[in-house]
Amino acid sequence: MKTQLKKGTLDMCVLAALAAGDSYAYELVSILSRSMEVSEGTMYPLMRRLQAEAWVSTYLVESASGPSRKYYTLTAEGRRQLALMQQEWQEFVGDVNSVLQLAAGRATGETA
Amino acid sequence: MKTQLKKGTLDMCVLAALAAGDSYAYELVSILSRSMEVSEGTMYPLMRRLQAEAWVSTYLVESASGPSRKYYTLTAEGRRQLALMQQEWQEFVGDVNSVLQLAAGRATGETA
DNA sequence: TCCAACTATCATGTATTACAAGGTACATGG
DNA sequence: CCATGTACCTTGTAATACATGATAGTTGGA
Repeated sequence: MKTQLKKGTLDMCVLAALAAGDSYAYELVSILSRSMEVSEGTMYPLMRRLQAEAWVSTYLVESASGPSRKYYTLTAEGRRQLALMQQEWQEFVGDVNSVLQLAAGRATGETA
Repeated sequence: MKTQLKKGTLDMCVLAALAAGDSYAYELVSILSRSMEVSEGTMYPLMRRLQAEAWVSTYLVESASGPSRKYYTLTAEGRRQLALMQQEWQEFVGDVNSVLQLAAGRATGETA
């Protein structure tokens, strides 16, 4: 299972999806599902965390096909956070990839 | 804190480091510390997991400067696992980056 | 009418795992 | 003889992804 890989990236992915337009939890699951596996049991607690951090705010919109939809929209702080997370993400990917090159390179033998 | 980002990648990083040469936990911490933050409290439980999965095997080597060192070496299965993890890692990075591109058009309209 | 299916919300419990904090043991130099 | 550095290990905690299932409104069919 690569569920562990997702830890810490789902927040960022959700924020990124919201940066492309307001959405609600149920729809976010299907949007993200186009690229990765996510479930509702993950999304709802996650959205509450994002709201608790004030990275998103909500408004209700009535739906003709079921209960009202709770739309989420990025706050200014959320946008800042997204930028920060993306930067950390790229640094992290760089770090990991540099470690992976140990396996390919085989000849490091430096300061030990 | 980006400790969550590491979930699921540390195993791979350790296997990659071992692919470059046998090592022991204490040394692995300092090797990986060159690229990322890791602590002993993380490493020792992790090594036991890797051994429980039979991805590494161990042998003792006496040291002139302290207790015997428990060296870890990759098993054939460990090498297979490393290759698999690297593949999953790259797919995962691709997935996440494709989600991040959802935001590309909007959030960073100006200061990119 | 009643029941199933679909949309949409949320809560509870479990597993994984990174890490801090603490403990053991051995060697060497002040 | 004690501090320091090497090297091992355990326990407890926090974060979080997810399975499962509850709640509720709408629509359409038997």
